[in-house]
Amino acid sequence: MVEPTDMEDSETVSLHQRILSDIREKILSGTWAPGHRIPFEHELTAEYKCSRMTVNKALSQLAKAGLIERRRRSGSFVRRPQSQAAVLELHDIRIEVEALGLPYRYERLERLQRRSNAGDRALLGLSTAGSVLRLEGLHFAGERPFAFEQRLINLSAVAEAGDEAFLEIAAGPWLIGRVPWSEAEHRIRAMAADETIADALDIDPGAPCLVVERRTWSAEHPVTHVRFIYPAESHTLVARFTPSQG
Amino acid sequence: MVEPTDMEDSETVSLHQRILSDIREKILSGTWAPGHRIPFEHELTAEYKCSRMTVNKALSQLAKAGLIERRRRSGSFVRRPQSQAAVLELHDIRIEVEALGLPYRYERLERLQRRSNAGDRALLGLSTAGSVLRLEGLHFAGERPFAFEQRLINLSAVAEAGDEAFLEIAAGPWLIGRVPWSEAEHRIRAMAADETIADALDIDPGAPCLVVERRTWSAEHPVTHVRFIYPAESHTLVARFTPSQG
DNA sequence: ATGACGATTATGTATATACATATTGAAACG
DNA sequence: CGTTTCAATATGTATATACATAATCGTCAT
Repeated sequence: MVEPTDMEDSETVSLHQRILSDIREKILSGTWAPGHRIPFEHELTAEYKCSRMTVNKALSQLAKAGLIERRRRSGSFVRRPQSQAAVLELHDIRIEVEALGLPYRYERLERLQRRSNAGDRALLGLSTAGSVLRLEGLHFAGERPFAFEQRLINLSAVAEAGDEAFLEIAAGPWLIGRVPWSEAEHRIRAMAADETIADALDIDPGAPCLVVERRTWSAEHPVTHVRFIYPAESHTLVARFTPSQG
Repeated sequence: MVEPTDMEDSETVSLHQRILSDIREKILSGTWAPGHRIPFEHELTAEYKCSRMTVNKALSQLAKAGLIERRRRSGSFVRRPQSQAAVLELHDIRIEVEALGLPYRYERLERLQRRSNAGDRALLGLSTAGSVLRLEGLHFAGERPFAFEQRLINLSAVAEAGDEAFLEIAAGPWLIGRVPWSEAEHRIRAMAADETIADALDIDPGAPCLVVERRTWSAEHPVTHVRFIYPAESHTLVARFTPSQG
């Protein structure tokens, strides 16, 4: 991982970008501490010899990113770091496994189409009955089970799923590409493996597992609920917090 | 929680905002599916009866948010949903406990100032030796232990921490407000409680725990490494993914 | 056919300008 | 002395304009 060294004459960046990263740098380095008033737009206009619009765009962006706060008549101020929020990347399991240099394989354990029961509706957040598809499967990294997946698909939202076997392809990648932009909620917790899980993952009952549950909506409609269960040793989630690039 | 009902005549939003949310809505609802070419700037200019700059600002923002992709000469296209990223809110533990309606209390178990050893340097990501402060403490929710905290503070970066006892205030809230904007990396995993942890949290050895580790840098300098250990039942992390508001 | 080239087109960036709006500080007033 | 009023000021939003840049398409010569 070699970063491109700052070329002295790399003048390919726009002025807007330069103003933005200059100020960002001053804030992150602590040169301008929280509460500090950063120069007025007209001062930056003079400093960078550009129009106010250009400066304004940069500052608005920093404000949207939460690094500064802008107050009419008073100026712009460095905000104090607030509630730590981190961005959690949740890749497809295939990607994760292949990143480990291991061959990936998916194997379906169970497939069941049924009218939704109360439990299904609770998991999906559905208020009315309808058909659901219940899937269980295993993701392998090489010969070892990597994650156990329990999924519920709302067939009212994705009818075509009813025609798929999901024998060797997991529903996750299948759903992406078929369902438009969606919202999701994740819940992450630790859990002791019960009989079913221990059996599937080939670990001892009671062994600690990491559980990631995801509920997905598209255009306000519940699409799927999925639970990934990882043996504790096999998986660590990584989240980064970098004061937004704007 | 009552949301303000959409007032018919709420014309307080800027045109820029209206264009932005109009298009966003069309994408999220699936009206404009991934791959669809959205109207050219000059078409939107006509539709909204505004200048190209205004339209351009809105589209640029959607592009930055990752919802659309812009190609010169070709137009702007709805992107297909990519790697699921979710925003994980990591609140102060006091906040979490109080949200449960329980009284919060912190209790220090150990405080140790020493010259960094190899293990310390590995955890903090330090290359040179120096003083570190090692802390262990318990966060209580009511009478029950809620989380066990193991922390390492780089005293070269935050010298004042050496003068603090951290008897009844955790180092986390103390550090915020003293350290400017920072970067952080989180690792989340499941773990079986060892003797020390089981003892501190008053749970059985081997019981599953959720572990959140955070490394923090400020202006490239390692500041602190902290490990929060939660009994599996007491804690669930929640992360949301909403296609960026731009 | 094939490849080179130039015109066309949509976006990218920047400017100068205008007026709206919120807030502050000072002057005017009771 | 406290309150009201008003002008000054920094930001917020929008316009019209200009030129740069990248990609595409059609034309033309080979």
